[in-house]
Amino acid sequence: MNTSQKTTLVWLREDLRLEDNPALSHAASRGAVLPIYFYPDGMGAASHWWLHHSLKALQSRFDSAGAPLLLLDGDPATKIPEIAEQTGADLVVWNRVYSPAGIESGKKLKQRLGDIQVNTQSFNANLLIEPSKILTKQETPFKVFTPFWRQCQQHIEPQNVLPAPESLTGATHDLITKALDDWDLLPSQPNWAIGFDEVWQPGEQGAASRWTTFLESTVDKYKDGRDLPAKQFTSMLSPHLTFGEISVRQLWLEMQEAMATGEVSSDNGSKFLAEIGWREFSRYLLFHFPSIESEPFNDKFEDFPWQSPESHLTAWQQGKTGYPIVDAGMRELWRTGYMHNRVRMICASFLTKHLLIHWQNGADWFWDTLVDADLANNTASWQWVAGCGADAAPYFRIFNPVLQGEKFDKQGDYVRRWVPELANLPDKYLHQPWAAKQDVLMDANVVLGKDYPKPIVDHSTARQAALDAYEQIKSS
DNA sequence: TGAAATGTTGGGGCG
DNA sequence: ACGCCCCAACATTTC
Repeated sequence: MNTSQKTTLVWLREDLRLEDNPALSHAASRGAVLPIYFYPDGMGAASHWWLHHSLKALQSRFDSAGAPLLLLDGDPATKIPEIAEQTGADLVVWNRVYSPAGIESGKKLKQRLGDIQVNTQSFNANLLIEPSKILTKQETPFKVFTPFWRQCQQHIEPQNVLPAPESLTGATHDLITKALDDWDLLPSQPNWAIGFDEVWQPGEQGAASRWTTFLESTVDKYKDGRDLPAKQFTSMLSPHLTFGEISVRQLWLEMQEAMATGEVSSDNGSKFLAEIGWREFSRYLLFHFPSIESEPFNDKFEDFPWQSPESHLTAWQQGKTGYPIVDAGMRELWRTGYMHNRVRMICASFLTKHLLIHWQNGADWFWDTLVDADLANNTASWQWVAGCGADAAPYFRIFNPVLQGEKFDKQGDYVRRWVPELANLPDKYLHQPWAAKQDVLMDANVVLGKDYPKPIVDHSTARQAALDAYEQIKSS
């Protein structure tokens, strides 16, 4: 043990970065540092893939900075106090996590460490503003996005981005790290993540490079382009944000700066920041209304007549609903761990409104398959689409998958990419192959029901059934 | 961060 | 020349 300076334990969770990491920077300023990461419970399979690569990148950053990362199994609230005693650490620091489980584990650890007279200090690293700091004039939590976001923007304190510590002093200890490979985070048989590598580079470096590309070029077309799934005008930052590989405060400050200098138009820049705002709003809602993880925000929906035909759920998951834009989205998700935002709304609307399947089933599937799976975003967004969430889409807003396809994938590039069996259909029928005459289908080499499914439900029938179902709970 | 149904208007065909 | 009807095209309302 190094007695010449203080040792600080840094407990990492959703902040897998060295840049703008307040807990880490504070620890580094005091002396020796021991960064620790615990195996997370309840993560989905796609997230596991991401986590593996993200941790690998993080290990290498910590190694070269001089303070190797310690990977451990078990309960942090039990293990960290033991490690503090073994290493003689007098302080444990972490960045706050605002989910119910995150709050609980922080609270528990703080108490245990208090019992043995070890100090703790926690920081905000992952939000522009903490949920407890924003309330309406009536001192109640906001339930509508726009006023929330207006208020939020007024209260974000100007901050600087903390640079990554150039070098760290590693704490001396004889603890043995778990080998990353032993966590078996990667899929093996079958390896369904083959397509992930083509799209993603987990870790701080990958995050920084996405951000640079976005800020320097793509953001110029963000306002209108972000709705076109065939193009790549979105930032693609979501998984990096989920794992905390880039700081949302950095995004805020640099985008503000770019708008101030005129490099980025305020139309495009504000639109992007508003999406960051929705991320804040989701966390805010989950903080103030933790029950939304399993219960509808709008309690009228407790009696909603959800259906549960297993075959429909399976068809949706596998991208075999017979509606090309929906199937394209579900297949993109399966192959890349990601789905374009516009298409997420269409697919989610289809599941909850056309198939009348509970949003929780959709949320579960997304949780397992998305690399950017995030409890707050996933919960709040599914409830939003289903109509039972805060500031939700009105119940009668039912997407027509044909019109949505024709509007946002006019040339059909997106559908042709992910549903190649329809690639030879003319644009006119690409989003509704069932409407094509027999000879058109033959020319395109498509036999409906064989090469590509017939629609599993009829749009206008399903629409009416959804309206009827909503009618039942409207007055209750 | 919709879509469908219904209402209104105005140009042109036609008796 | 005139009025009637048809129906896009657009606007409004309803779900």
